Amino acid sequence: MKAGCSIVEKPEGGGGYQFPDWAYKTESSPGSRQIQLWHFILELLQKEEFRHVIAWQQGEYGEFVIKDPDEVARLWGRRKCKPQMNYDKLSRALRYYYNKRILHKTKGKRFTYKFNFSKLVMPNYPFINIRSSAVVPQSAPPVPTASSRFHFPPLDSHSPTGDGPRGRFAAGSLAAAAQESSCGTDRKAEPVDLEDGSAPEWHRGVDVLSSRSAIDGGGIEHLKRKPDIMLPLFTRPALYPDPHSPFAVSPVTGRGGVLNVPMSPALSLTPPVFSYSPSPGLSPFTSSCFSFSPEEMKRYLHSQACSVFNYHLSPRTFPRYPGLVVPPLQCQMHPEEPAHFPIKLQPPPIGRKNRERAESSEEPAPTSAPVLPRIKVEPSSEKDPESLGLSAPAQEEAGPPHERGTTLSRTIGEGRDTIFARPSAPPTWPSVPSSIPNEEPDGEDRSDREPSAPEKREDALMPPKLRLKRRWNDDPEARELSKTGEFLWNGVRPRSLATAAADA
DNA sequence: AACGGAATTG
DNA sequence: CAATTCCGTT
Repeated sequence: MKAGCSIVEKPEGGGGYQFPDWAYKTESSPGSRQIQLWHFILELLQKEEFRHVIAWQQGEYGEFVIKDPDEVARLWGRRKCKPQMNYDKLSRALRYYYNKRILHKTKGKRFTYKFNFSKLVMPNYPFINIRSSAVVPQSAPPVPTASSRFHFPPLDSHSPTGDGPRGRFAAGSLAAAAQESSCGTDRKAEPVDLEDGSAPEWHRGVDVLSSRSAIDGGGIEHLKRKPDIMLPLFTRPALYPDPHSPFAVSPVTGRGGVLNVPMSPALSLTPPVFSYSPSPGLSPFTSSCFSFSPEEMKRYLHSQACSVFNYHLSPRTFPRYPGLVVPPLQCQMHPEEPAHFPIKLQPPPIGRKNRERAESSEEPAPTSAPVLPRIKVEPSSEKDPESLGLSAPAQEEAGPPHERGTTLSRTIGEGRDTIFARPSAPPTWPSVPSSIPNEEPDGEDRSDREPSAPEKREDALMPPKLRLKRRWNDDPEARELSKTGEFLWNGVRPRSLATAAADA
């Protein structure tokens, strides 16, 4: 019966999209392997049709909720021709992503996971590129605010959100991927139209991205505009607002970008990540570019770092940018807000038991408007890249409870507050020459930073595996010694954050 | 529900 | 290599 399980072919019918061949490779893998779960998830997430099955969780970018585990499993099983698939198995697969740093679990929220944008985004942008000027129809410029900052080359002015040629590229590969493969008999009459309509996240991400950049970084200096660095920009109309996409985050290109920023060696990019990269021969970046000042870059990096910290992502997911120095991070909230639990957006380690208690009240009332205001509200404005910037606030289902909206609007409206920096904290980053020789290798970061924790020794004794685990789950400080490789991002080590946070 | 080891699979 | 399958544990 496997025989009958063929993966749908190219969307040929649609009318010759012109993507590069590699784009057709069943989207995922390098060698046109099989579709990967995370990709599949993304596909589902991008389709409104599946909103009721799985959807981005508002409040956290990249975070999604599987509203109907069984259904998702079913879909996945169908796709993989694994009728026996179920959530238990699927979730096992998801769990494997933890170590790969593709995903992590949002603790305390049922069926909620979060993409590690660093892992996915970065490397994926390059992929977006469309062969040279075949530029995707860039409809509406990302976000008004952004316009001031970035130069969007005159793209086609296709009707945006509409139906337009949805992107010569868009539908293609991903669509195919999402398409239910006709699994022999099985094939139910599923709508499964992952294929039309929206463009994949990555496409959309870009503009959002740009807008974000404009917002968080650019806003401020705004006048300076010194195109020091050129980054490729892949445009794509934001077909529909999906502010939670994890792909709307990075202005930086993975590898090979114009910027030439290598990923951290420690960051072993697993195959899936590269799956999108065009074949070696194809030089992706040719189309549009936007200017990018070092300051912005720094901000971006900073925010990324914050994110890593805040969400307990592995620092290793954070790429290194040789020429850039990430200023001492202060991802903390305002210094004046000490007592607060340090940033975790995720609910603190609520005891499982307690949690259950808590949940009991909302239990079987899932799909509709379940979880949400659960997210810890951040006191400050910092929020990190994820939560801001993106486009509209996805109010669709339930209004975002907290001030997120506030932050947003304010930001957008004024376009000057730095989102990541708390009000008072002056731009920590002085005038770092953007091309510093890269600081101390391992010693503590700048002397000024934390006094280092006492307990770290203990960690050293911990088996690597455990350390890793800890790093992810609870103890931010644990990361310290867990340098399995090198951790510092340009001298800024995760621990600095943690520590800073800790004693703050 | 969530985790993760272990063996297995294509 | 990325799951899939099974399963004991938390």
